[in-house]
Amino acid sequence: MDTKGAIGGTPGDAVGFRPLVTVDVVIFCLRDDDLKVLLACPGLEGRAWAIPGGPIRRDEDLEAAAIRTLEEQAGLRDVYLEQLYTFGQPGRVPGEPVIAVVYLAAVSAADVGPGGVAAAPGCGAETGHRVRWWSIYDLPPLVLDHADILRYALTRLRFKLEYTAVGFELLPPTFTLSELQKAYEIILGEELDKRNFRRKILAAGIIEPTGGTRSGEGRPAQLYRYREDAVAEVKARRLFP
Amino acid sequence: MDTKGAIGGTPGDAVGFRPLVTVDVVIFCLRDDDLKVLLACPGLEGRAWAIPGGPIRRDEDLEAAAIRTLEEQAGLRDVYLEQLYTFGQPGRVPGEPVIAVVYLAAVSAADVGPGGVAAAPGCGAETGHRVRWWSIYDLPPLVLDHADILRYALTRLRFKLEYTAVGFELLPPTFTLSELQKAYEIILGEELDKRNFRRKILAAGIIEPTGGTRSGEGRPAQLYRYREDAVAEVKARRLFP
DNA sequence: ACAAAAGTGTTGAGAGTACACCCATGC
DNA sequence: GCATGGGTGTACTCTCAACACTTTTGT
Repeated sequence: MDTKGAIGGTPGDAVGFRPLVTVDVVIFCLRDDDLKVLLACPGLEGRAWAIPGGPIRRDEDLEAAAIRTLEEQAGLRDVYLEQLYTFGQPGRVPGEPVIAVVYLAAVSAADVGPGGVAAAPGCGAETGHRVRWWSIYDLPPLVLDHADILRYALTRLRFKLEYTAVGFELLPPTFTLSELQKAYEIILGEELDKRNFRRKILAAGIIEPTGGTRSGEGRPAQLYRYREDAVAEVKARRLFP
Repeated sequence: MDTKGAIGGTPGDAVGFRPLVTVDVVIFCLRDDDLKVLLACPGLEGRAWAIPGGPIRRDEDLEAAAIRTLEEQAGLRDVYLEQLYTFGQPGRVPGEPVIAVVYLAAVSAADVGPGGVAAAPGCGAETGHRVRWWSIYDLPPLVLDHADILRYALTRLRFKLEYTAVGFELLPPTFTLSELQKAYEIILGEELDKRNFRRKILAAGIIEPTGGTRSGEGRPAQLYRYREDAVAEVKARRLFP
């Protein structure tokens, strides 16, 4: 028992085991009427895919490592990012223990090139990584415990969708109410009533009309934008009074 | 750029920086009509106090490390435990980077000895650690970024109190409705209406009368217990329909 | 009998939910 | 003119919040 002096993790006297720590980033995006995650194929372990990420570097913030992963492996920057969970079961990686600090990112399809991942220095083929968007509802075989991690990430995304404004991170800067509703339906996996949806979202005051319209097939739709100044988090319903 | 082969944190080829990783546990308890946290005085850095914890060991699950901390430093076992957040700013500890995986624990005053921490092997004076309960609303000087961590832990506890059953973890196995209401008031920091509270909590069906009563000053009160089989988490209020 | 805490109902307001038709445009 | 998606209102139910007095016990 060498807990002596170890309280609080002060550095001088604590000489603990030093594990490998990776930061992995689950990147969500709405494309083709589907919720997608970006996965990388490491070319190892058969044909299994993996959540993008890698070991942290010395003197690198965890969040900085996530931002670096987004840029290097996906060519993305300035995206919504939050810490999801830290996985550290000793058996999650065969061989030595690896601790994975997992982040959740949400990007708009507008920030991603039409072919898939945005063309950016260091992304895709340049570093020998193949990355590709997969439907969260139809995933390939995954490395290690990454299937569990994705399941948890989806649960969290759905949950936060209901009381925060994460949803807007997955949409382009301007959007129609139908597009917004569609996004919610895809993520939540259920249909919503059009009139109630519009009434409630307008009453919440978190979006405003841009004044523009978008023409498609049928009547042109009003465009809206997310109001950055709006209060993005709403009080949860109390189980108790 | 050595991201090659590092995706997903596979062990063989990834040779990253190995930081020191600690697991720290914020332990909440309701005592003396106040919400308390257990803090340890490392006897270093002047008179600053610290959240109990320490470096993880090889082949030790993160949660196992938290459970070990609870037992060794607080003499507690079988308590409510959840992962709170992982802190990894390089500057949070002077000297080398230390990553802190922080857990939140909630214990009933009944599980703690009347004097303070339960008498258990390895706790308290035996290991040279002084530990003591402090009011979360009136904290001593704290080591490193531990004040931030505690602030975040309180926010999370309050938030979860509203849509999960964490509250019961802070109460003894049986309790009166007045005690339950008092607990909520202390944690949320606001007064609640007695009739509305009782109606709602009984309607939720998550507690049941034990049949016993408790006599004090005035009319004896019905005792209730938490129903383990009850659905403990309730759907959050949707911002959107 | 009185102090002290336990227990108990009603009402008005606001939010949630279910539901069907007309409107503006492109072809 | 018709196909296509955009846009709108109402009635019912349920939940929430505000509010004060009676009951049971110990002293």
